[in-house]
Amino acid sequence: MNSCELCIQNGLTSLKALNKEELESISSSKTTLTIKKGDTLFNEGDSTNGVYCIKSGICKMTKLSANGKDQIVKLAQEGEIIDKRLIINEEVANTSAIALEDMQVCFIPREPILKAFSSNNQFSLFMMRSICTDLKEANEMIVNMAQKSVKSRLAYTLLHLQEQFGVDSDKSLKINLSRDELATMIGTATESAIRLLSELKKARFIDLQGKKILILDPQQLRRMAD
Amino acid sequence: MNSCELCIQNGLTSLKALNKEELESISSSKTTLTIKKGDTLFNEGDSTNGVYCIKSGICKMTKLSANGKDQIVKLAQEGEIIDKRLIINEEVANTSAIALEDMQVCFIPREPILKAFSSNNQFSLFMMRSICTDLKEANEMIVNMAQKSVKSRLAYTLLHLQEQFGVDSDKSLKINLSRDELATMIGTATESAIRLLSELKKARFIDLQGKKILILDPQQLRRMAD
DNA sequence: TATTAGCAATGATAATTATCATATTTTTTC
DNA sequence: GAAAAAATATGATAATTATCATTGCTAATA
Repeated sequence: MNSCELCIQNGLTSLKALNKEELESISSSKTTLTIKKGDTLFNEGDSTNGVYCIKSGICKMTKLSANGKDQIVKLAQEGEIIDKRLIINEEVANTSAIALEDMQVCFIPREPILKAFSSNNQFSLFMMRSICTDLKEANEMIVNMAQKSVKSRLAYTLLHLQEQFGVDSDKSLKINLSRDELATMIGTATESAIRLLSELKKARFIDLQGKKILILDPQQLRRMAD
Repeated sequence: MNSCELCIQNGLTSLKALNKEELESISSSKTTLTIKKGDTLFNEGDSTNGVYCIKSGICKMTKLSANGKDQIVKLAQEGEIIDKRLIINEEVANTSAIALEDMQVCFIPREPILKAFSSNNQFSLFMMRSICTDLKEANEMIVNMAQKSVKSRLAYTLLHLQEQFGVDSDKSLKINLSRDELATMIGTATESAIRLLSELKKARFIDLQGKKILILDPQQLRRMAD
């Protein structure tokens, strides 16, 4: 599969709207990159003349706070175009993107996408819809951050991670975040995150085996999340 | 001015991309409403077959948290289409919209907008750009909420309010929020917001005259916001 | 203008969360 | 596989923030 077929299968539904030529144009102008776990795809403030589309792997989108700490704003997975804003607003990147696993990503220059926008309205609409979904999720995150306690946010995040990325054969969360990264997601100190995880383990809501996190009692977690 | 000229002037730049017929189509299908201060334009969860565009006045966009508290997610002013998601995603409203001042708003049915999307690509692009700006702002808000103290958030918010809405002749903030609403914006208890405002007043960074808030030392506030 | 309701302010206290210190475990590197 | 480095864990304490209680102020209403 030389073209973008794989990504279309894996959720990048906006590409579905493209006809053969448009898809060919995008597919032929893209470059595929292999990124190692921990590597930076791009940094907040970088200016790019295109966007990245994830073929495989997961990356975290982080934003630097004025106090010097990072905040994970979103986790992106295969089939997603990250920082879609860069297609439309010719600005610098809003966030940094760092691989949480080994990844394959495609860099797609802005031009063929903009061209497809102007030739194919369905495609524009699909893309808009996708951005709107991002916005909706961001709004939810604002409410969570502003209104909920760290404990609630942790419970919410664990459930969310299980929902978004699923579990391994041993039922532990498929996605592998360090305690520090988890803390960076829920916006708290690493120690606080660790402490609360221990608490949840004591209460038998979750189990911890090294880095692995296992949700034992989703109902209780859901109650905590509210 | 019977048509949408006024809103185009006042910042709704996406409408600029429309030609005469498209604008006429939208303009003729819209209904103009007068809303009193405190009135609800729509509630989170309402399903509408169109969107509201603000002709005059300001409204708050709030989202209900699972714990029963409201969170102000955004303040919208003249020239803005609120909850733009509703044009594209045929879902229920993401937020509630409540007037902070007497308002005039236009209700625009989805159909003529979607039609304009398909006939005019520049319009789609402009709208996308606008949604992207919302997304960028939402991301910034996430970082603020997650990483900053209540004190920093208050300082940040005061500066932001001055920047977005300007000042009256007496140099006090033009926008009039109750202490409760301010607390709802920064995600804290009303008492905490009041206490911190008093603190800022003592430090001579701001002045309080009844409901009026006056920024005396923006530099210091900016330092606090970080 | 007296009355009442709602908002603003402040004190006292409790709960939450951050920070610093230090121990323990895991992972990496040579 | 031993040493070093990094990540995890936990205790002690301080800082922040929420909650409850009370008082004063403002403004709406009859």
